[in-house]
Amino acid sequence: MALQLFNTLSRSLEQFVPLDPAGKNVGLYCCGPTVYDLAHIGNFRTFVFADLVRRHLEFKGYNVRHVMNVTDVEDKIIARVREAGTSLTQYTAQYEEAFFADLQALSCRKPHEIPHATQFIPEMVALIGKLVNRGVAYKASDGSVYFSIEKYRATGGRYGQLVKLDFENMRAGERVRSDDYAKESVADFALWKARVPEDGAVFWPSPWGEGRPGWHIECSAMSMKLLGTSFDLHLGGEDLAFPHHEDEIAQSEGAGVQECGHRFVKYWVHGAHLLVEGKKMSKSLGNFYTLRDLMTKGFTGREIRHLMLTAHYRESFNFTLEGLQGSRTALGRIDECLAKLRALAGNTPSATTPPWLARFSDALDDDLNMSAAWGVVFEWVREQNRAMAENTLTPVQAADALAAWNQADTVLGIGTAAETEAPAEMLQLLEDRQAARKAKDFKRADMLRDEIKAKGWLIEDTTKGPKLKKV
RNA sequence: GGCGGGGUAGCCAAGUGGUAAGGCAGGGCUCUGCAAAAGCCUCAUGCGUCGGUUCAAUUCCGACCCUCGCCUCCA
Repeated sequence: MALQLFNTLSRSLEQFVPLDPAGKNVGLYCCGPTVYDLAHIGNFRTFVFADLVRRHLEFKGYNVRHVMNVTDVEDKIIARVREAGTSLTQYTAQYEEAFFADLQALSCRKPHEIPHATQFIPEMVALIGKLVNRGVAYKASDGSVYFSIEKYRATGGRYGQLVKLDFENMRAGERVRSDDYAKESVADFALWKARVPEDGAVFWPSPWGEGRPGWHIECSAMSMKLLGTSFDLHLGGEDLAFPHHEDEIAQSEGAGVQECGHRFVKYWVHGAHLLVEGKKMSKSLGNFYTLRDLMTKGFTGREIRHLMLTAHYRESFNFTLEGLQGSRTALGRIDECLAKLRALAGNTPSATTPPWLARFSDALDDDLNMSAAWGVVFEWVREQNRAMAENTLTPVQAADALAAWNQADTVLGIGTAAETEAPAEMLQLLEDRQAARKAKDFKRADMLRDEIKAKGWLIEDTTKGPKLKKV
């Protein structure tokens, strides 16, 4: 089955066909983090979504080149650097490190390329130069360089591809930044921001004077440098569609990409936002979570990943602690089933692929319908459990089931819960309890059970004897 | 005001012109010395409201109500 994705450009589902004539290589760009603080779980929803797109493409056999930028120079960062009295790189390094650690905790595959804005200044300057030469960008009286939407449109450029906006009636509002006041038109956006005293040591040379790049030009310069002037997929949060992505298109196509008869990006796919307890995250509401906050509460990355992957990427998702608890229970069922399947399969090699894997893949092909995909997974879990309870599952079937799960998991990225070996002390207590039970000294047996529980282990009495499980 | 999403069981969430996947919670059962854990079973005559089309609508059409997001900080 062919993959269908919702392209924001056409606002409709489109069959995914790579630009690569061989149909093999796929270029994927996703706007990464601005490293001025710890990323919150809302940010991570987008990155988990991007990871899902990448994993499913790889599952389908595509050779994906995944690029995610790091915005390490930007207004907020500069303000924080000034407050902290530190250097730009020193300040951003800590948050970048935290970001990638969190990304790994969520089992997101690491992008193949992670370009930093500060390392692509020459490319950005070159791109801005191209735009100035083509007459669609101008240096204003404040020393900054702006992109002129009016001139871009006069050259045949189409501005407003992603979002239908009433540009004629756009007016300067309170949100127009003071450093943008020299623009010819309020809709114009900064490509190069002239150095101001508050920037401190954060500036680079350019033909238009010292300064720093605007946010939008970063992604245009880095994506085209690493993926070519025309590539397959550009992902990001829905809020980035305008102005960020719209401006990226204008800059990239305005610099001449469209002359080749190519579009900058073939498929724009946007992920919806995450709400917490039904509301937008905010510190004042007390519903603002970083990944670390949740891990401090005892939740794991795979539980959070599971929860984020239960909803469709284009629907806003309501994140709740109750839901996270539910993910823990749900994953526990998968873990139990897998453990039993492993015990049954032993070293038996798998022979055939069970049919449910195709249904799972079809669900993902349908615009990444994760709810349907999980439905397939859990129906499978129940079937396996039922068959094992009735002793009708053969070792070969169990091996087939496990092989199929491993395939599915290359997309899900859930893995298996790490089984902690019980320490000798616990095993001894368990043995003592068994002895007490055998002697019908249930008082002592229950006492030992409580002691084990107090030490963080749970006894599971099965027909095949007791097992210890870490709580 | 412009543009775009949503309203499906207690909660989360798929889906379909022919009578509602899955997960969590709840209930029952099995196992057990008892529990726990685990497993199985069960759990919406109804899909925001009112009309219309149709043999048949939650699914199509119209109106309305509610809700969320974006409209140059924002994943």
